[in-house]
Amino acid sequence: MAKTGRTATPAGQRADARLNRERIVAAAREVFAEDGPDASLNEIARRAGVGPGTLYRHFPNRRALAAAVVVERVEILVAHADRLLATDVTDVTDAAHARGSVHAPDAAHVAAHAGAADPAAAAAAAAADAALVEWFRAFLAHARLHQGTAVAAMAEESADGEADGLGVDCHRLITDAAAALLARAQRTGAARPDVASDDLVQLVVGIALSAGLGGDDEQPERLLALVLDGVRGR
Amino acid sequence: MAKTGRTATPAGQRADARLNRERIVAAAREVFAEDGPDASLNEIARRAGVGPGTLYRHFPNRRALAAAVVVERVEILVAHADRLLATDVTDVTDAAHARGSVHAPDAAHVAAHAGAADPAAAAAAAAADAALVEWFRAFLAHARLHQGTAVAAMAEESADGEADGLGVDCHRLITDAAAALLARAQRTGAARPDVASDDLVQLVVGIALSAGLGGDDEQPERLLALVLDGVRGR
DNA sequence: ATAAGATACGGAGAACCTCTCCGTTTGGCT
DNA sequence: AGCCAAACGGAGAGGTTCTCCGTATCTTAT
Repeated sequence: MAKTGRTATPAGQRADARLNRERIVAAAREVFAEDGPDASLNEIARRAGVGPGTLYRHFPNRRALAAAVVVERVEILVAHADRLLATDVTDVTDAAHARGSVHAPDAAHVAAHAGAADPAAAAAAAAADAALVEWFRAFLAHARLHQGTAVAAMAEESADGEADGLGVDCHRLITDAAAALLARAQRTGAARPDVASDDLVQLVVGIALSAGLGGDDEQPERLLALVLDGVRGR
Repeated sequence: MAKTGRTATPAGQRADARLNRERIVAAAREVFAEDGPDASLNEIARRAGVGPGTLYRHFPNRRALAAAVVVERVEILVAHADRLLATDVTDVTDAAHARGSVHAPDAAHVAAHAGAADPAAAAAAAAADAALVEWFRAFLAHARLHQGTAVAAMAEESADGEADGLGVDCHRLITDAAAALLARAQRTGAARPDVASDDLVQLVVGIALSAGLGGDDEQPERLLALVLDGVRGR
């Protein structure tokens, strides 16, 4: 049991195949990091010590490979979201500060926007907001790390209705996590009720994609902060 | 005088060269529209009825060609911005409604955020806001039309410090236009003073880039509205 | 231990792309 | 008309994606 977890590596696989698969993904991780999203797949095969044919049998296209590279990181993000969601926001003492989120405004501020006089509700809103901010910062960091490769790959993946043979739809995992966090923030009044989680995800994806084009290193963080201000409402 | 305006087509050019240049740009416009940003330059040359060599002499790389394709549209955008800036916002009657911007909140609303009780100031803020919204909607539409090709090309262009031989730095033109509009909005209190115009442009670029990845057709508009809400302040 | 058969490997190669080089053509000037 | 700088176009080098198939290797059954 728990042979491979969710990270789908077809069960009845020959040992060498599994090994090669891992080698390829490892090489891809390196090469993508070095050469960016358009890195040569040949080069990846070369560095993995396999022929191009082998690479292409394991991963039918660039997207599938990119998805495989990030799938574990996506799972980390999902776990992160789960952890944040597990801390019940209604009986939290000061989770907001414990989490140490830089951008979260203080409870009073958030509460003011939520129109809540109740200090408990204010704390809940602040905690929900802090969690939302923390997670999206993590998501953005992840997306930037992979220079948009992964993000683009994931987005296209479910748009095309292909599962990339991975068995896991990364995009769905991400959007589900975001949806849960946003829904809670909305319930506590920390976020505008008319914001769609898919829109928020898409926006952060956009930030990540545009990050590679210019601007300073802190720009993406600023943009995210700006967007989240918008989400908090007027 | 005014032979070619700003659109740089070197003056002392042979007639056939100029003709070919135009043919290439026209073909590029078509092909980019059909096949997206990664369209084959060979195909463009073929469709323009010239050899690859000719294409590459006119445009040293894909970016230069993409820039040439959009340069006129960029100039339209700049003109649009100039027009919007020309209407003096302080003695405007109800330019906001005259422009018919869908997303602009009413004067009272904007004014409330600006903390202004003065109705004249409120009107000025509303007008400045409406202009900002209108222009960014136009910019987004432009960016989407070119499926991000142009946007990416432009952003890289000035990041690399290259002028692409066009003589016009499209990116600079755009950011300058945005800066002027935003500055006015900030002066009237319609926009947060701590938002940088480059950030705003980058964000819209991000929206355009991510627009191609999925989501519905109205999503980009929603995202822009969300961002602009953030810009208006808390 | 070994043989049989399914599985996976790898590299040759087809098709395509970007970009360069250079012999040839052609427009513009005198 | 004649000259020549300017411009053309296509062959081709070098790289990329992706496929095909003969060969090698793992696995299972005997």
